[in-house]
Amino acid sequence: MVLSPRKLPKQGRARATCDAILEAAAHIIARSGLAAFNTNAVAERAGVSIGSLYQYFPNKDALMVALIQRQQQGQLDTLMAAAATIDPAADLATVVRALVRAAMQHHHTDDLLATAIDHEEARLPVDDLIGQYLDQGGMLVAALLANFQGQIGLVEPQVAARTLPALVRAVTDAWANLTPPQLDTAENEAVKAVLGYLR
Amino acid sequence: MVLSPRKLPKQGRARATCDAILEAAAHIIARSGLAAFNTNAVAERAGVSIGSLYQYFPNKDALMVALIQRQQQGQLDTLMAAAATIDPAADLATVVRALVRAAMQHHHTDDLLATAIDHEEARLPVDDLIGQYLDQGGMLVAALLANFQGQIGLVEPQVAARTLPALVRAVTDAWANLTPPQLDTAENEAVKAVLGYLR
DNA sequence: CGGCAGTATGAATAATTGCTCACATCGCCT
DNA sequence: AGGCGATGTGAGCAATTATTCATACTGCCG
Repeated sequence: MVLSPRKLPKQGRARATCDAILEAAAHIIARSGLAAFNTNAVAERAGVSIGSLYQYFPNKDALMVALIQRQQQGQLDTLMAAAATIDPAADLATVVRALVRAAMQHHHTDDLLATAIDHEEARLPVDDLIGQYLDQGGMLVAALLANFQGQIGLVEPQVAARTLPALVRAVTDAWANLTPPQLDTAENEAVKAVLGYLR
Repeated sequence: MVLSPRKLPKQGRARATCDAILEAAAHIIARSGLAAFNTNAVAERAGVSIGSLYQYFPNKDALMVALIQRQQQGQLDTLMAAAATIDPAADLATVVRALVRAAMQHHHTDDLLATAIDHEEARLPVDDLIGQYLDQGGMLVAALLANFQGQIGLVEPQVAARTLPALVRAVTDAWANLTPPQLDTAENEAVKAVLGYLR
């Protein structure tokens, strides 16, 4: 099955349509889960006709793949933004905290979307996509941690890129799902977990 | 919507039917993901008629809830079995390794099923169910770690029960999804992460 | 055996859903 | 202006799917 976009938008209008469709898809999954994710609902919420959706995405899975890609790009952007604000003289704990905060931002807000993407990533043939994403994220993290080689064990960039966000999410969920949610503690515990893992 | 079982099986035959249905549901999701999970397919794979399925489960979501319950029970059973084989004189690392191995057993084998359950747990009103499960698992883990109070930080049993499996899965996935999968390393890394978090 | 609750069946139905297509509109280019 | 590719439309089809129901079989108990 073809999973690449059917055609690329050439005019600004078309790009807006594509964005609206992806935005709608993300919103529906985040709000109501994979069970409510269907192409008609996405088109309606996006305010475009179902035909327009199929102008750009050859089928539902292709839309999902595009959504995965969009989410990955969002995570990379957040990560880069966080990295840009880090004081070059900061110590390891401070750097890790900044990374944890960036990761939490994307994971905790939309639990349903995050778990949905996990599941779809396992089902769809998107290994290449994930590999690229992990390479980029890994390089970024590796660059940030390069100053602390004495304090941390050997960690492959790709593995770090895969493990650290998962680690953060694991700990975050544990504390954020309590009643009431304890987000500050979540961050502290996630930092603890990452530092514990790195050393 | 009613999510509790419609009726309880009273004869052995009926219990076998229920089991076959749940087993089939688990198999389909583990093999083909949530997208392929539908009641007709489950009934067919279970070797029973669709009517029989609806004798015991009032709707699809109720079947999913029962599946979640079954999976939780399986995890508790595995955990208890692992706990039973632990040498009372073992050190912390050994105990953790045994727990990690137990957790890996359930998570890694069926990635699709595990991620599907994560997602459905976030969508369905099963907080009570999860609470019960975490209480039981937490008590078990807390009991196992009670001997090491000097070596570990304070960890609430409920939080430990939620964090530790997630931690294990996070690290496991990072290594097991490589090509080729490095399951031994996965176990070692997971142990490292858990110990890092606990201390 | 007779009877009754428990269990199993599967065709049928109503609703949903992925997707197509014939057509309309838009906007850039000459 | 006008023409042509790019974009947008939405009714509707074919397939899938959740669920029901009238009917039939099974096994326990007196």
